[in-house]
Amino acid sequence: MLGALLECTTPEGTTVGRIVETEAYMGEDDPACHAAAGRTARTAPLYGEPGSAYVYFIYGRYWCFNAVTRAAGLPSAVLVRAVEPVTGIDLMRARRPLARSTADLTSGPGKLCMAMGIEVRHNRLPLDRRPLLIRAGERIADRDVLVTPRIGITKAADWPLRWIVKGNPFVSGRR
DNA sequence: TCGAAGATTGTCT
DNA sequence: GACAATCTTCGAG
Repeated sequence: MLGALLECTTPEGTTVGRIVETEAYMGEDDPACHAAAGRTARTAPLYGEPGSAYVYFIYGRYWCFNAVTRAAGLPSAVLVRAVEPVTGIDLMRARRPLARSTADLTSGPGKLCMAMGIEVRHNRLPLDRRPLLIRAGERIADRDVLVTPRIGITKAADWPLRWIVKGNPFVSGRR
Protein backbone atom coordinates (compact mmCIF):
# COMPACT_ATOMS: atom_id res chain seq x y z
CA MET A 1 0.00 0.00 0.00
CA LEU A 2 2.99 2.33 0.33
CA GLY A 3 2.81 4.84 -2.51
CA ALA A 4 -0.90 4.23 -3.13
CA LEU A 5 -3.32 7.16 -3.02
CA LEU A 6 -6.01 7.51 -0.37
CA GLU A 7 -8.89 9.72 -1.50
CA CYS A 8 -11.80 10.95 0.62
CA THR A 9 -14.73 12.95 -0.70
CA THR A 10 -17.03 14.88 1.64
CA PRO A 11 -19.46 17.77 1.10
CA GLU A 12 -16.55 20.14 1.85
CA GLY A 13 -14.43 18.72 -0.95
CA THR A 14 -11.99 15.99 -1.87
CA THR A 15 -8.64 15.32 -0.24
CA VAL A 16 -5.95 12.96 -1.53
CA GLY A 17 -2.88 11.68 0.28
CA ARG A 18 -0.06 9.39 -0.72
CA ILE A 19 0.40 6.57 1.81
CA VAL A 20 3.89 6.63 3.35
CA GLU A 21 3.46 4.65 6.60
CA THR A 22 1.45 1.51 7.41
CA GLU A 23 1.16 -1.12 10.11
CA ALA A 24 -0.20 -4.66 9.86
CA TYR A 25 -2.55 -6.20 12.42
CA MET A 26 -2.59 -9.91 11.89
CA GLY A 27 -5.82 -11.38 13.21
CA GLU A 28 -6.93 -13.08 16.39
CA ASP A 29 -3.47 -14.49 17.16
CA ASP A 30 -1.88 -11.02 17.12
CA PRO A 31 -2.17 -9.69 20.72
CA ALA A 32 -2.09 -6.09 19.48
CA CYS A 33 -4.90 -6.59 16.98
CA HIS A 34 -8.37 -5.57 18.13
CA ALA A 35 -9.56 -8.95 16.88
CA ALA A 36 -7.52 -10.62 19.64
CA ALA A 37 -10.64 -10.00 21.76
CA GLY A 38 -12.68 -11.98 19.28
CA ARG A 39 -15.67 -10.82 17.29
CA THR A 40 -17.56 -8.02 19.03
CA ALA A 41 -19.68 -5.10 17.90
CA ARG A 42 -16.52 -3.03 17.61
CA THR A 43 -14.36 -5.56 15.77
CA ALA A 44 -17.05 -6.89 13.43
CA PRO A 45 -15.81 -4.78 10.47
CA LEU A 46 -12.46 -6.61 10.70
CA TYR A 47 -14.29 -9.80 9.81
CA GLY A 48 -15.89 -8.21 6.78
CA GLU A 49 -14.94 -8.01 3.12
CA PRO A 50 -11.26 -7.51 2.26
CA GLY A 51 -10.91 -4.08 0.72
CA SER A 52 -13.38 -2.41 3.06
CA ALA A 53 -12.72 0.19 5.74
CA TYR A 54 -12.33 -0.32 9.49
CA VAL A 55 -12.57 3.06 11.26
CA TYR A 56 -12.45 3.19 15.05
CA PHE A 57 -12.44 5.84 17.75
CA ILE A 58 -9.53 5.92 20.20
CA TYR A 59 -8.66 7.82 23.39
CA GLY A 60 -11.99 9.63 23.31
CA ARG A 61 -10.68 11.92 20.60
CA TYR A 62 -9.34 10.45 17.43
CA TRP A 63 -10.35 8.31 14.49
CA CYS A 64 -8.02 5.74 12.97
CA PHE A 65 -8.39 4.32 9.47
CA ASN A 66 -7.61 0.74 8.45
CA ALA A 67 -8.02 -1.24 5.25
CA VAL A 68 -9.39 -4.73 5.94
CA THR A 69 -7.19 -7.36 4.27
CA ARG A 70 -6.87 -11.12 3.68
CA ALA A 71 -10.01 -13.20 3.25
CA ALA A 72 -13.51 -12.71 4.62
CA GLY A 73 -13.63 -14.13 8.14
CA LEU A 74 -9.89 -13.60 8.77
CA PRO A 75 -9.84 -10.40 10.83
CA SER A 76 -6.67 -8.68 9.63
CA ALA A 77 -6.14 -5.07 8.65
CA VAL A 78 -3.58 -2.49 7.65
CA LEU A 79 -3.53 0.73 9.68
CA VAL A 80 -2.63 3.80 7.64
CA ARG A 81 -0.42 5.85 9.98
CA ALA A 82 0.65 8.67 7.67
CA VAL A 83 0.06 10.13 4.23
CA GLU A 84 1.74 12.85 2.21
CA PRO A 85 -0.81 15.53 1.24
CA VAL A 86 -1.42 15.62 -2.53
CA THR A 87 -4.78 17.31 -3.15
CA GLY A 88 -7.04 19.50 -1.03
CA ILE A 89 -4.27 20.83 1.18
CA ASP A 90 -6.21 24.02 1.95
CA LEU A 91 -9.13 21.91 3.20
CA MET A 92 -6.71 19.86 5.31
CA ARG A 93 -5.35 23.04 6.86
CA ALA A 94 -8.85 24.26 7.64
CA ARG A 95 -9.61 20.98 9.40
CA ARG A 96 -6.34 21.03 11.36
CA PRO A 97 -5.84 24.61 12.53
CA LEU A 98 -3.31 23.37 15.12
CA ALA A 99 -0.95 21.97 12.50
CA ARG A 100 2.24 24.01 12.48
CA SER A 101 3.54 22.74 9.15
CA THR A 102 2.43 20.79 6.11
CA ALA A 103 4.18 17.73 7.52
CA ASP A 104 2.13 18.12 10.71
CA LEU A 105 -1.11 17.88 8.73
CA THR A 106 -1.21 14.12 8.18
CA SER A 107 1.81 12.60 9.98
CA GLY A 108 -0.11 10.31 12.32
CA PRO A 109 -3.18 8.06 12.22
CA GLY A 110 -5.38 10.53 14.10
CA LYS A 111 -4.04 13.51 12.21
CA LEU A 112 -4.70 12.12 8.75
CA CYS A 113 -8.28 11.22 9.64
CA MET A 114 -8.84 14.77 10.91
CA ALA A 115 -7.27 16.30 7.83
CA MET A 116 -9.18 14.10 5.40
CA GLY A 117 -12.51 14.04 7.25
CA ILE A 118 -12.48 10.28 7.82
CA GLU A 119 -14.84 9.23 10.63
CA VAL A 120 -17.31 6.58 11.69
CA ARG A 121 -19.60 7.16 8.73
CA HIS A 122 -16.85 5.61 6.59
CA ASN A 123 -16.67 2.45 8.72
CA ARG A 124 -17.22 -0.70 6.62
CA LEU A 125 -17.39 1.19 3.31
CA PRO A 126 -15.78 -0.48 0.27
CA LEU A 127 -12.51 1.16 -0.73
CA ASP A 128 -12.83 0.81 -4.50
CA ARG A 129 -15.31 3.64 -4.99
CA ARG A 130 -16.19 7.02 -3.59
CA PRO A 131 -16.47 8.51 -1.06
CA LEU A 132 -13.47 6.58 0.27
CA LEU A 133 -11.01 5.25 -2.27
CA ILE A 134 -7.58 3.67 -2.41
CA ARG A 135 -6.06 3.76 -5.87
CA ALA A 136 -2.75 2.99 -7.48
CA GLY A 137 -0.01 5.56 -7.12
CA GLU A 138 3.69 5.62 -7.39
CA ARG A 139 5.48 2.30 -6.98
CA ILE A 140 7.92 2.36 -4.07
CA ALA A 141 11.13 0.37 -4.62
CA ASP A 142 12.03 -2.17 -1.92
CA ARG A 143 15.27 -0.33 -1.17
CA ASP A 144 13.20 2.73 -0.18
CA VAL A 145 11.11 0.81 2.36
CA LEU A 146 12.05 0.44 6.02
CA VAL A 147 10.45 -2.15 8.34
CA THR A 148 10.30 -1.42 12.09
CA PRO A 149 8.29 -2.50 15.16
CA ARG A 150 4.82 -1.02 15.53
CA ILE A 151 4.27 2.24 17.39
CA GLY A 152 2.16 3.03 20.44
CA ILE A 153 1.24 -0.50 21.49
CA THR A 154 2.20 -2.56 24.55
CA LYS A 155 1.42 -6.10 23.38
CA ALA A 156 3.67 -7.75 20.79
CA ALA A 157 5.50 -4.44 20.71
CA ASP A 158 8.58 -5.96 19.08
CA TRP A 159 6.91 -7.52 16.05
CA PRO A 160 8.33 -5.89 12.87
CA LEU A 161 5.05 -4.99 11.22
CA ARG A 162 5.44 -1.27 10.45
CA TRP A 163 6.41 -0.16 6.96
CA ILE A 164 7.60 3.33 6.11
CA VAL A 165 8.97 5.12 3.07
CA LYS A 166 12.59 5.68 4.00
CA GLY A 167 13.44 9.31 4.68
CA ASN A 168 9.95 10.61 3.92
CA PRO A 169 9.24 13.72 6.03
CA PHE A 170 5.56 12.89 6.41
CA VAL A 171 6.15 9.71 8.43
CA SER A 172 4.85 9.92 12.03
CA GLY A 173 6.92 10.06 15.18
CA ARG A 174 10.17 11.84 15.79
CA ARG A 175 13.09 11.48 13.54
C1' DT B 1 -24.07 -0.02 36.20
C1' DC B 2 -19.10 0.49 37.05
C1' DG B 3 -14.27 0.54 36.11
C1' DA B 4 -10.18 0.17 33.37
C1' DA B 5 -7.65 0.41 29.18
C1' DG B 6 -6.65 2.12 24.73
C1' DA B 7 -3.24 1.06 17.21
C1' DT B 8 -3.08 9.42 19.96
C1' DT B 9 -2.26 14.16 20.11
C1' DG B 10 -1.18 18.55 22.13
C1' DT B 11 0.58 21.22 25.93
C1' DC B 12 3.53 22.18 29.49
C1' DT B 13 8.03 21.84 31.98
C1' DG C 1 9.93 13.72 28.71
C1' DA C 2 5.63 13.70 31.42
C1' DC C 3 0.88 13.89 31.40
C1' DA C 4 -3.92 15.50 30.53
C1' DA C 5 -7.91 15.31 27.53
C1' DT C 6 -11.91 12.40 26.53
C1' DC C 7 -15.18 8.53 25.45
C1' DT C 8 -16.10 4.04 23.48
C1' DT C 9 -15.81 -0.70 24.32
C1' DC C 10 -16.13 -4.67 27.01
C1' DG C 11 -15.90 -7.64 30.98
C1' DA C 12 -17.18 -8.13 35.67
C1' DG C 13 -20.53 -7.64 39.32
